[in-house]
Amino acid sequence: MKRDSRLSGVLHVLLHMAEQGAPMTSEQLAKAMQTHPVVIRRILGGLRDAGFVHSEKGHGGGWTIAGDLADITMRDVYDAIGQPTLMAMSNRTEAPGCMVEQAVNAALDASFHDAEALLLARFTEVTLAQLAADFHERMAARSPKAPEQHHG
Amino acid sequence: MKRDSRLSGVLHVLLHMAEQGAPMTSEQLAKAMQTHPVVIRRILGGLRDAGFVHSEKGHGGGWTIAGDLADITMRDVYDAIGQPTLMAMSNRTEAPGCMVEQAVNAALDASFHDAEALLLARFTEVTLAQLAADFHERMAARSPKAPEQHHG
DNA sequence: TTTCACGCACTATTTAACGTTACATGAAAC
DNA sequence: GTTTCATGTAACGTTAAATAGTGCGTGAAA
Repeated sequence: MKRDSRLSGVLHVLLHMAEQGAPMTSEQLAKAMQTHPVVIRRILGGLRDAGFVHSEKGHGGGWTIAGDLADITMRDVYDAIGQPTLMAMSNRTEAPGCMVEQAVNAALDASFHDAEALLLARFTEVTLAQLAADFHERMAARSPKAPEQHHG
Repeated sequence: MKRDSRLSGVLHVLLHMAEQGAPMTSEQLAKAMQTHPVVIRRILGGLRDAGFVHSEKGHGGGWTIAGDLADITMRDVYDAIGQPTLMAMSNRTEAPGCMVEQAVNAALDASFHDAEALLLARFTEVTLAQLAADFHERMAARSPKAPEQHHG
């Protein structure tokens, strides 16, 4: 299948929303992400259900961040979009009768489990506030005079 | 995309070859793996080029393990099949102009890099000899009287 | 010379993410 | 109240990557 870029995409969108301050429509967000507004709604739907963002219909509507950026970790966002598969590899058969394959599965599963645990732990360590701070540093380093043009 | 099960499959096949002692045809191996002989040849081709297995044409031909099981790690096998992608997720854009996305990518890349390094380290720790030993333990635990029927 | 088994190029199928269309719903502007 | 804006969601189309399958060539043993 295609590689999954939902987490990357939704984090990007969330930071743009945070920078904006005012509600952003899914059409605006889709333009920044070079995708379709429906895709934005679909992904942000999970975050809305989890309480991280708020959506409003009609004139002046759109999406806003619901809470404090320091209270949302990348792990929270990962969970909110449905905990997509992390590892690209899997066992050929999950519950094999063949004991050779059982031995292989056991070894692979142990490795995958450790790697997934580490990855999720790293996700938990990073808040949206930290990502926003990193972004501001990059802006300051590049063009101290025009802080508003963050989307090139 | 589909999940990648080549590593799982090839390890399974290698252990069956080791148990057999005599050359096994890709048709026999395909039967044990419930797949197509061409798939077996394709995957084992990489291992042949890396020197881990040997193939012979004609009557009495087939595949044999070339060296000592204790000298082949899961990492070696992973490399021999072409180092397939480990992580199911990727960045939406690799070299974005948008600095928000650069900040997101940096955070995600760091996490993915750590997780991949751990996974490869785990692979390096496990030899085919260890997998074979684990298999024999499972066989002994299940049916001490019929050690030859390892494929159920 | 027939049979067996690998080698390889090429095509088809499958799977899950991603893209798109269509229409319903609700809120603000007029 | 009607129009316009924007989300909500179902249904369908598209695409990328692994896997499956076909066909033909090659070399070795019977």
